Amino acid sequence: MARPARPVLNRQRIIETATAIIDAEGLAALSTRRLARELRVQAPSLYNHFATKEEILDAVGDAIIAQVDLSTFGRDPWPVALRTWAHAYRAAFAAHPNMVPFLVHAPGRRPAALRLADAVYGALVDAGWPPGYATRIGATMRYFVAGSALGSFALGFPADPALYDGHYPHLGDAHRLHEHRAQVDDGAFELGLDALVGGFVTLYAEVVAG
Amino acid sequence: MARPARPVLNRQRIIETATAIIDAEGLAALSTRRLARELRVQAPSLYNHFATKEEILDAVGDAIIAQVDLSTFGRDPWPVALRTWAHAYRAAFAAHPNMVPFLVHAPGRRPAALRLADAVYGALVDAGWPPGYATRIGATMRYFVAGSALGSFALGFPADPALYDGHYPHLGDAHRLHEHRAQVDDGAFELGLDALVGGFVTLYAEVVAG
DNA sequence: GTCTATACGCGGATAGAC
DNA sequence: GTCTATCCGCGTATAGAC
Repeated sequence: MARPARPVLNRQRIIETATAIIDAEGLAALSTRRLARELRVQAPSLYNHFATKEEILDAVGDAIIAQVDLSTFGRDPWPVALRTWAHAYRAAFAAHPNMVPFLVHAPGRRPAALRLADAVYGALVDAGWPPGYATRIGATMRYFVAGSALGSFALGFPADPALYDGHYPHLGDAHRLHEHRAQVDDGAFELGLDALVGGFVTLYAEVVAG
Repeated sequence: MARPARPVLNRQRIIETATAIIDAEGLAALSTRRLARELRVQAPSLYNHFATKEEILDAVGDAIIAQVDLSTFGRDPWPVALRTWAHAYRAAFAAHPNMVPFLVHAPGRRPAALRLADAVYGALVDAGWPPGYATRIGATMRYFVAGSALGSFALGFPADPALYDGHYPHLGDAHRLHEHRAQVDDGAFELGLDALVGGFVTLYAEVVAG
């Protein structure tokens, strides 16, 4: 079976399968052989659809960012839009935490990331923010969202109580963070988002309306 | 020369050299062979000092976090301490951006990270913050600092103006972000830090003093 | 405590048959 | 458009000499 009657591969299938492997086993686990095995195909066949492995990764990254809903920016006042978008942005990142370092690294070469930056920056400038502020607000938001999706804070603390005994006087209950993972991580995100947007609203009164 | 007159390797040298390779070429570039070559030694010699490569990485991570000055927490009011520490924390992360994903992943198993968590959490609780708030404030700060150190916002946008032509109406000047890298990234960090700490101060008035 | 030698698998990518 | 065959280097880790 050299050439099948109909193609068995296409970019969409390759992207979806690559994403699944990265999500389940990490970025380092994605190899052309591993990807091909999952697709019931031999590794060289992938090169009919992508020139290099790096192109596959770019396509995976673009598909993730393309899912972020940007429609709030034309519709809602900027503080509401910033909050709504932040939630959508975090959801997209957090669904693929192993891709976050890659996504952050070179967004400028992926169309979906540029559309996102254009929407955020444009909405802030249209609302009256000076360009320098609009840029830094966008950067601040990405820092916070990427950091929150990069890895759970709560899960960073082992559930074994013996690890904290004696040496860390205030961490007596740290082993219980595991149980409250969602409460801690989601709560911290909301807390930070409130503070950031609240701070920007105060600043807006001084810088733009003042 | 089987056994040298005096040991040529020690943990300290291995840690420093591994850190240099990771900083210069990325986490993936660190292999036992590459590390040994840099140390003018053969790869198996490393196993006299570390049992596995993972142990080397843990030691590198611990050394980075151990450099974060925590003395502000016994000394300054909590909002000042939070700001002072955030700068030190960011400096440590940003000096080794390629290590950030690793550092975030399992802090609980490295002593320096536990000392850091103990100091932050302890200072907030001692100041009167309820435990749940202290935890989430610590998590929020790590999100923001890790995100800001993970990758430059400004450098994510290619310096080639042609890339933005036509398709992105508000990104006409995005190619100039490169030139203003420090201004953008440092400015965004300060902007976010102001907003976060300011928000916590307001919240403190309601939750603790109110 | 460092060396040499070695085991054994995985990595990305290409050439050419069908 | 997928296959088989192949290149060639790198990966961690162990055994045993000195």
